[in-house]
Amino acid sequence: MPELNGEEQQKTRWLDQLKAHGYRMTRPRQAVVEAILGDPTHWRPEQVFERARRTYPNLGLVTVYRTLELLQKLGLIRRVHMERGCRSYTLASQEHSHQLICRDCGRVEEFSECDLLETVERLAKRTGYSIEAHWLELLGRCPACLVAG
Amino acid sequence: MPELNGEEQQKTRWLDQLKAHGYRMTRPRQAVVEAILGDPTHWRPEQVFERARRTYPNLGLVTVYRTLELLQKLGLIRRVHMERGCRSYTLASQEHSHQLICRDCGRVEEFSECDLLETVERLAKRTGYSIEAHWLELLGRCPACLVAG
DNA sequence: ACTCTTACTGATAAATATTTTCAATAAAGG
DNA sequence: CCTTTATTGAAAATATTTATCAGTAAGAGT
Ligand SMILES: [Mn+2]
Ligand SMILES: [Mn+2]
Ligand SMILES: [Zn+2]
Ligand SMILES: [Zn+2]
Repeated sequence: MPELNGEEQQKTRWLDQLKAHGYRMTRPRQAVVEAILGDPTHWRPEQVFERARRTYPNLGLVTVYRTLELLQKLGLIRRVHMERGCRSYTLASQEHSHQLICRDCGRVEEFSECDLLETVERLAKRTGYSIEAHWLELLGRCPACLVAG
Repeated sequence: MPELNGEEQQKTRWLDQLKAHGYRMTRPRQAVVEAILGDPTHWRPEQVFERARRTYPNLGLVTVYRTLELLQKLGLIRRVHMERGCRSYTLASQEHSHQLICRDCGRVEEFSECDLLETVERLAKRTGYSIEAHWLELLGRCPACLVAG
């Protein structure tokens, strides 16, 4: 049997997710998904729009916004906040995970470790807060950008 | 000698900082500073504008944006990103610190502990990234909001 | 296939949010 | 005071995000 490449597999998985949640599989949504799948960086709605329009020229920008928000609600992508530009999204394969982002090229590495439990508990005790969530992003340079100078 | 309360002290310190960096001490800037000092929450430019205008009605919104950015560059305040609204600022007394934010009332607790060094080093080794900075926010409910329900 | 329902779409407008420009003003130093 | 020039606010220009709405097409049922 012919083996699907990772990207195709992932696409199928995403479309299944949509179906599983009662959403319809439409051309515009497919175009958005295709535009972002397999891209190890993060993208702003405008960029997604540009790329997705190449496969589906009639696409509207609003639909990009809506689709990105939808995919995020399904947990397939996650929003990241950058120094410049707070609405970027990136692939999110893990349930709980964080991002290590290259400031030069935007490349994102996902990771799930975060030794915050101790800190969180200590803080909760000290402040009386109930701590419900944490946001963590690491910023730096990827290997490729490091050698590039 | 009469003791200054914390807020007055802090105001003096801020104005000194401005002077020390060659910036002028102007009425509009003072108004902005007064509007945010002593407030343990976080504020959006528009809110600062509203409050500062009460002591200096002629204030322009642009100046609020500019002043907040300036204070941030001086390290006196820090930007925080919320689920809704990515441009909020909060007091920052420590050089390196993070925020624990109440989702209900916006109250912010500053803290400087973060046991991320291990994780960071491990990740750097694994990914080849040079990790230069991290961004961390804890979200939850403050004691007051917890009892309020 | 064909029909029906309605989720989904894109165009448009509206609402927000941010940045740029620029002539007038006032802070700070002499 | 006087001079210099950093700073200001109004206004315009951009940029970003959300709300409306009539038309369209996905998917379920036949
Ligand atoms: Mn975590
Ligand atoms: Mn943000
Ligand atoms: Zn890179
Ligand atoms: Zn609270």
